[in-house]
Amino acid sequence: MSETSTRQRLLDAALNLIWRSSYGSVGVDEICQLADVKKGSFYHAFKSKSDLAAAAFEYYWEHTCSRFDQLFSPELPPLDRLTGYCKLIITNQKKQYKIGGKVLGCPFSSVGCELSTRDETVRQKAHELSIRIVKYLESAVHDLMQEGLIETADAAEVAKEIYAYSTGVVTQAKIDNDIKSVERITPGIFRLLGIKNLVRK
Amino acid sequence: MSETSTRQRLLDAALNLIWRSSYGSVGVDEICQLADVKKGSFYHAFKSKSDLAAAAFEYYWEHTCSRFDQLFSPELPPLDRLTGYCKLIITNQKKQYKIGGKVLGCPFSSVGCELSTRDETVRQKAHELSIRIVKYLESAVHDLMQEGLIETADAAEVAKEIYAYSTGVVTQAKIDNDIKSVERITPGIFRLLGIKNLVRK
DNA sequence: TTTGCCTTAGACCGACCGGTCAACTACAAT
DNA sequence: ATTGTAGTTGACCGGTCGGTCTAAGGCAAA
Repeated sequence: MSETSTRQRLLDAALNLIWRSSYGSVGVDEICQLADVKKGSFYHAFKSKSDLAAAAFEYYWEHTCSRFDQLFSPELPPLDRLTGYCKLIITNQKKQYKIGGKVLGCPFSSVGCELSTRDETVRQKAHELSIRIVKYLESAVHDLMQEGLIETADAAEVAKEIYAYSTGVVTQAKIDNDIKSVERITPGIFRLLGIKNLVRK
Repeated sequence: MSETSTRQRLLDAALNLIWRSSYGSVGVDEICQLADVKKGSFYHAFKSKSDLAAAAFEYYWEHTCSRFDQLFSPELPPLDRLTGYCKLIITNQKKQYKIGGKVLGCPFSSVGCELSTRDETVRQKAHELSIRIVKYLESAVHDLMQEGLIETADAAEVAKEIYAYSTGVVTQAKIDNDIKSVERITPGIFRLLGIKNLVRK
């Protein structure tokens, strides 16, 4: 078995296990077992558990960013980009809910929140990824303003607000373990943007 | 030393330690040491670590709810109640930041998020507390609508959106470790409510 | 003073933690 | 054939984990 496959299986296992519970409650042994990798190989591939966590963030982002590129294509009407963003989050959460019966929330903000006061490497990575996501949102917000569909304001600021709201909704849905409440993400973003037509298809 | 004082010191210690790092990274021994309580006494006062965490939630709320009662007094103009709510969060975060140089975020949503897929007792408690907070917000939103200061809508829904946004902002500030960004809470809530005058004193 | 009960002390438990290490295998270059 | 190197293995480490247990302390009622 090649090294890259070992790494990848570890990343996959770590991502799944940690997303489903938490960083603190998942041990290296457990990750190794799921990945079918022996402990020695783990520490050949990663220098520490938190190193793995940071790498898993990046790994998950690589999975996601191609969808973001499609979703936020400048070809699309900016409002569709935002509703597509909401839809992605909602279907993603629903998918995980169907598998395990639990709302898992956002892996970045969940683990980022758990570790950001303890592990600077992971915090930095979570911070970096949030910036990337906000960039996508910002372009859509900017175009909405340029097209006169929403009131002009600081697009970067509004994008950060949308992102904070999104993660807030998803985190709250996790705490409530209520999958329906994830859908609150769409009308809330509309309200933030000052768009009246909430029942838009 | 009486039992109640033992309990209280344990709650205080647990709250501080867990808020400053995370549930998973704080051990029972560490909590006992800070509280100056021996392990046997710990397990006399609480039946488990997660039992303590749930109790610490309630303990923190008891600390906070009296301020909420003042803040959300029906005597006050509803908009002042909301700005007071924002101010409370901001000063609270700033205070903790000055002490430890780190943005600590909301203890309820941080720990709630960390444990909600692992510990049903804690999840339930975090859920319950979020409902209480939303109730306060809802009354202010309701009154804002009644006074015609904002557009009429489902007050309960808007209150949940405000709460989700608040926790999202604070969590993101924790991940960014950027105390300034906590202040985003106020303009964001104004935007959610559709209130134009963002530079209001 | 004796009794009985709530509280505290701290030694102790086995399990598990993250991490290390020396031995080994597979394979490519010489 | 020999050497070098990358990858793998699993036994092993000291420390810490959450939690238990028994003995003793503190104190009120009798």
